Amino acid sequence: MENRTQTSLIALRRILRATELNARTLARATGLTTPQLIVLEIVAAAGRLTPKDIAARAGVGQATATSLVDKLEARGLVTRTRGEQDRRVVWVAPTQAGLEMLKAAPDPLQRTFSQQFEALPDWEQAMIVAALERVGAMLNAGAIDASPLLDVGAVDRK
Amino acid sequence: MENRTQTSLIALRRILRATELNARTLARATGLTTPQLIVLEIVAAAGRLTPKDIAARAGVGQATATSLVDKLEARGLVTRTRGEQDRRVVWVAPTQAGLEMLKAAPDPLQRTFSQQFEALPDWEQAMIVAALERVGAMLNAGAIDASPLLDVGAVDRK
DNA sequence: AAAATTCATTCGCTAATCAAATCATATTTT
DNA sequence: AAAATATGATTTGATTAGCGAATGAATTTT
Repeated sequence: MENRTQTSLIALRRILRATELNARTLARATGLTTPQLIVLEIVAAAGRLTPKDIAARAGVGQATATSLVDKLEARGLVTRTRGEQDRRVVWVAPTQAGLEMLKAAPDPLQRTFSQQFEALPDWEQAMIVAALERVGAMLNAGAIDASPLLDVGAVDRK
Repeated sequence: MENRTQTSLIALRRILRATELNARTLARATGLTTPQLIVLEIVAAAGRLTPKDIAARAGVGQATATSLVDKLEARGLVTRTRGEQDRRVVWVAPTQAGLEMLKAAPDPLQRTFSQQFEALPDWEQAMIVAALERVGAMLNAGAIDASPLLDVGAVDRK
């Protein structure tokens, strides 16, 4: 593998690791677990969402989404309401308390990043945006082709 | 928040998400879970390690490390050996089977990324490396980061 | 109207994770 | 040397996450 590829991968892992650590810290600060916090953020960002959409956006199964919403509802951070026209759907929406919790626990990673990013010269901002998008596209491309292959060639399934 | 900041954050999240999906796929392919795979990689990279060090590098508690090692040992992927001079410590080392599993399950994310990255024109490679390193530095600015996983081909969890 | 579909939830199960307690071995103090 | 302290691994007990399959309710298609 080429040297620069290696360097990119290391940089990428450092980014991932920083994000991960941040998520844990943040979760601890709010008293929620990371997945719960993610769901709360997703719901707050969207205004209201169905469990199905929450599952899709959070990348978990529907059953898991339901149980996470359970926890949040029990803590009074979100509400459930049956759909009006389609009564199969359930609308999950943040409560005032839920919104305040998100405000009270501003994501430190995001804050640090934003501050520093906005202080960069214009050309560097542009470069970073372009590079991040490029990398994201590259990774997503791989995820799509790779998965079907891997399911077949399982190595040591029990 | 500025528009470009927002765009960067979205791109970042997309990268994160791709990585998460990749971890799950990989875990499925090997029959191991992501944390188990991480531990195996850490151990293989170090040659041999104590549970305490595994815990530190994987960023989990000692108890968790023990239970993960249990799983790997049960599958014959690592061995436990009591320390010679200090019999309190336990050395965890990969077996041949463990090493082979790592070889047989190359990280698809890494592979795809590498392939695509190496196909890029020189200037773009340079740009991406610079941008990723910049972002990593920015994110790590706040937290003191031990980043123990970096040298390993870790998959990263969510 | 019957069949198929769609959504949410429940159920049974496995894994991850932590904190506290426990056990064995070293090291330090008295 | 004996007692106290420290260290490392493990066990125990509990919670949370997560999945797939089954269930139930409501809607759409045939």
